[in-house]
Amino acid sequence: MNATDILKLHNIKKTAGRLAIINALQESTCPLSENEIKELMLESYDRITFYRNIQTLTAVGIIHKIVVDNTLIRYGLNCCETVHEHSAHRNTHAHFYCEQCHSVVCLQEVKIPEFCLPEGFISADSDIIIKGKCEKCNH
Amino acid sequence: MNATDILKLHNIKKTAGRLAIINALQESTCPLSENEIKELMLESYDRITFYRNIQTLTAVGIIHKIVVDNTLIRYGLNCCETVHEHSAHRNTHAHFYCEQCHSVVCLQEVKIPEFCLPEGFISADSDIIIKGKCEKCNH
DNA sequence: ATATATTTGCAACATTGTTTCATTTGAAAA
DNA sequence: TTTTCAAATGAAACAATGTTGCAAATATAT
Repeated sequence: MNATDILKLHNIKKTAGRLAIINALQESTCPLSENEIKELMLESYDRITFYRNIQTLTAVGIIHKIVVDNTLIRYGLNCCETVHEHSAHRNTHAHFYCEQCHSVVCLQEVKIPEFCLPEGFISADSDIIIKGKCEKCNH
Repeated sequence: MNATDILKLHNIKKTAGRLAIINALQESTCPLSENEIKELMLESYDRITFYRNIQTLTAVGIIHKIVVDNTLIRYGLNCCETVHEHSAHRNTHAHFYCEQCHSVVCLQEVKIPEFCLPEGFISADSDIIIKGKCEKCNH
């Protein structure tokens, strides 16, 4: 699905900045950092607008933010098939962070389980970050 | 165990800043933010030294850092019994973040499972953050 | 008590994220 | 097509967060 249609589907305005972010993420097989997206956006990148668009795109469920560490953040495009799940703001899968090449991979196969919580606690969403060595780095 | 002994056990120097951080965390039942620790440290707080000590204390396994979001970080004291596990830098339990009162709770009972990863991926450590409403906020 | 490696605290800087507000623009209606 | 208006942009200014170099101070072992 192209960027224009994705925006239309979520009822938010089609703007240069948003299209550029979505296109950048579509060009990649894995989630990207702000700087990586910035490189791909070329002249259409503006830092303030970027933050605001990331906010909006996350809020409507077009992308998701992966916080590996406070100084290590990635943004990933949601699959169109899972749009409805995401618009309910629930993570569906775990993320993998490779400590060697610093890439982040969406592990679509590794689903978020229901955790058994102590009495009184109610879960709305969970983040799972698995750290280690990715397939490419395991020679 | 008191702060002095904890430092000695891990073979790092006993300094005012480190003792103050450990004491602050021992006064609390749950992990604290930098500002919360700062309040408890009083005049012995220095921002740069704080960051460096957090680094050191984390590296030797006295405390652990919980990154709920890039702008929402907590530091928790490790239990002495689990010191050996922690010095191997492996998380043992999941963390809960209450979206209402913004507190973080160590869910000692909720152990980190072994995730079934795709071919080629090797896990060294995992972070699990469960978000929702804590017992206190569920009236 | 002394020696020495570690730690501290300051200055200065770099990065990251937010708010306000005037201007521009997308998209719907006339 | 032109008009209209809420939404989005981008600049300035700020706030918070995190890092590095370096001289002075200090914890521990001898």
